[in-house]
Amino acid sequence: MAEPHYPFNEIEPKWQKFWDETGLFKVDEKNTKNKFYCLMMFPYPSASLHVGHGRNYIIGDVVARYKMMNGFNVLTPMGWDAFGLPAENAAIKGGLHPRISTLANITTMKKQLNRWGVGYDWAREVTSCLPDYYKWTQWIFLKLYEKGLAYKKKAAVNWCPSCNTVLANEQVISGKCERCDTDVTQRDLEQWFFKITAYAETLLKDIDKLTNWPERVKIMQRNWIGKSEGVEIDFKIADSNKILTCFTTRVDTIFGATYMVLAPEHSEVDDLIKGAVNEKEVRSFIQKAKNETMIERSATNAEKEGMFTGKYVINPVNGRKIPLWIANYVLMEYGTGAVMAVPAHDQRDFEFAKKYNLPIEVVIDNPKGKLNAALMKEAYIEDGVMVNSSQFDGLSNREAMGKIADWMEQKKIGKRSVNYRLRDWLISRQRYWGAPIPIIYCDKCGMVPVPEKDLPVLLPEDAEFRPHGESPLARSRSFMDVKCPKCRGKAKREPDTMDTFVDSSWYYLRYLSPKDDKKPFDREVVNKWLPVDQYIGGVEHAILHLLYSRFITKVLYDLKLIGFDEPFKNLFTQGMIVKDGAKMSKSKGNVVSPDILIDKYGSDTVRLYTLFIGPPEKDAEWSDRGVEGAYRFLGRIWRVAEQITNHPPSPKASADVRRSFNKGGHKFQLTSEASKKLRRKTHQTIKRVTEDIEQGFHFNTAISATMELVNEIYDAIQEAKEGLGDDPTLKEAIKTVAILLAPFVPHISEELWRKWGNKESIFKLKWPAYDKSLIIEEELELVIQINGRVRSKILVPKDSSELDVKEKVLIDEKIKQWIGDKPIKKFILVPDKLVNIVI
RNA sequence: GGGCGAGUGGUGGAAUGGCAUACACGAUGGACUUAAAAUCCAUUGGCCGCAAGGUCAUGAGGGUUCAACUCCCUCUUCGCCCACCA
Repeated sequence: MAEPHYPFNEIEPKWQKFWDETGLFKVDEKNTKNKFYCLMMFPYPSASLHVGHGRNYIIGDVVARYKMMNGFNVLTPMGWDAFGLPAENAAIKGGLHPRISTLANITTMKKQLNRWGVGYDWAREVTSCLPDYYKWTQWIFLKLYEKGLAYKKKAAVNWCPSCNTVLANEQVISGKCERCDTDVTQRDLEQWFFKITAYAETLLKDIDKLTNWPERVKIMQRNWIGKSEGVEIDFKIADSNKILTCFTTRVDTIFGATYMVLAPEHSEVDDLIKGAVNEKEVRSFIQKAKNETMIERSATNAEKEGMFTGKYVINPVNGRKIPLWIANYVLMEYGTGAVMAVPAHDQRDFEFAKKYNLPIEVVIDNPKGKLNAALMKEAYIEDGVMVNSSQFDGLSNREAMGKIADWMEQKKIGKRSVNYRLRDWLISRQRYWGAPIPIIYCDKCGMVPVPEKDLPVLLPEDAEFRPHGESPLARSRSFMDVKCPKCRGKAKREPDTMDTFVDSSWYYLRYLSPKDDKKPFDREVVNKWLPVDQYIGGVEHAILHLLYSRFITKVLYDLKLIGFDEPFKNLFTQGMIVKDGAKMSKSKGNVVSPDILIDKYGSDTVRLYTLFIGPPEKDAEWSDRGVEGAYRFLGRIWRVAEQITNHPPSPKASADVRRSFNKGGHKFQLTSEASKKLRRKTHQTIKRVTEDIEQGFHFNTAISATMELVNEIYDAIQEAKEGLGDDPTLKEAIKTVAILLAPFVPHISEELWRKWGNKESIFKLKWPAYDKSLIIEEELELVIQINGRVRSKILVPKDSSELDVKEKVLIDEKIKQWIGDKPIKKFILVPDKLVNIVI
């Protein structure tokens, strides 16, 4: 290898040690003046980090260091989302105990983070798989239980036959297991749920409070909660007293309801079909529909299938008798599990009606041309004019919606209602590597929560964690057999563990008092430090983790345990780094390891390239070539700094630097013109970098702005005469470069800063302000366009009047030629920028 | 099917109504060197032209405007998220 551009391998470990020893990132939680809580999503401790992971921590580190330099008291902690499937799966395959492999991974990752130069207040480290943490996860469970927000019910759950475990709806991706891609089936099991639906409205409404969240994350959360407003309508079953209620968002189409459909699981179905002529067929149809796996039922082009029950219901608005069907496309979990079908104005109903030859009736006409039900090829779902709807005929359907709802409420045949797509959060996992649910079952006393003083419920060491379709904990007698806390009689523990999303939904509170063994967090301290000022993480957590954290925060707020109801004030979601067009993964063999790159180029280079690769919120393609470019840039800074600042170059400096120093040619004197120009560029760069960081983390353009400044320093030196001493303008420029880049490339900046004779860390420095008077250009280049095309350019003094400009423009040779003798129709001046002449 | 985002040189990208292609990578040439590497300097969107210069280009087509990568409409390709939600 060629001689290094600069001795990164010496300076980087030195400064990492220095920051650690001087406690640069240590925070006293009692000092909340100018506090800034900078939080990165804590990682799952997998084998090792790649450069894609690095982006998150590097961005966070830049924010932390930048805020530090702006006088903030920055809290930047790190921890480990350490429970979870991969470690357990590895253990099942015959590897180490999950605790051992997880803790080993944590050690490795910590080293990697340190090598990246990413700083944390490590005294606050939390690890969710250790009892001193999960004790409090269990405590939070108990709080929800006391409030009636944690409950158990038998539920059809998603079951992964391969992982042998239950999956949350969120972990089922188009009918397949999120982790192993196996088709998901259904099972009925007793499961623990958190009643997140009780907070659906608040979670939705308060999205508006999250002003500094990416719009798309907010949209995803809104869609996930999925509020829809409509009307619940009662349909009487013909020749019976029974009533079936359905939910619709399109009450304006009620007069066009020509049949009704129930979900196969609907509770009334059994009764309804009893004794029907085709009872047998209907029963077998229902059985088939129930057996359909998630994938069959949710496939895009799933065939809509149904069967007539033999029964009829009465449409309450017009007394019409309409047939009652059962169909696989109606979901029991949403609304009431019963749907009024309006084939003319709903595409699914339309397809179903065509297939089974059910009547189609138009009740909303297309203003652009009359609809004919017999000729329609698809449902008309647009707005239009009400027809065949008795007293509502002639109204626009939008208007009719409200009027029909009013009328139905008045007549007591329907009432306004709201539905959410959000389901309760299923937290039970039949797994070993998670926090045990702190519940005891006693034959006498029933379900008994573990008393707070008995927490934590420890994971047993003797569990055999191979899945058998029940929790591995169920096979540990030492764990299961327990005395009832109430009657001291024989009792059994709950063998299930909690979803790891529970662990990660409150960790940001624990960082403020990570060692406290009396309580999960300190109310007073937490209220001062939270909400988090800047949260940074991957967009893949846009829905689940962020929604669950918001939910838990709101519950704790309602319990008066904390004084704020949203955990994260500002959110930044960084894009993924891909290689060869694909997400980095071991199986694809496209993982770029930071360790090799840091050995070769140093961590400042890896950091700089990671930040320069593109806008941080967007996905980016990794290029090893680009890394070299970043490396060269740092070398350029190092060399020019050695030349300008008149310090003996290091023995490793390039040959020409050493030679020039020995010849005494390292001193430069700028002409006053050049000096003025460079000072202007220096201050313009301060402005640009500051604004780029402040206004949306545009690190890539902040770096290119500094590159421009460095290029200009090189230009200035080229033109400079050898002089008597250091040129103050050159010194100011190179110092500015070091300071502006300090958050991005902290080691080299710190080293240069020290070399220039400063005793304190560069991060104790105040972020520079630019001098407004210096960035003004007195003379500007004005672009002259003819009919919108650039034809010439002239120099004019700043703030020239239109008259002065016009005079100058019209005597310009090129412009004279272009205009010729054609009359000028318009003369547009954008002050200090451009002129457009229309001829 | 719905929602969101994107499409700019050989490549990553910059410009959010005002000089399209900043900055970087790559490439080419030069200086230095016995040589190479490194470094420094120069050139680098296409086409026409010796040149001055002209002309065409921001996925395609249309519109608004003195002026459009930027705003509006239609279409198209790709990515992500959701998806039989009544």
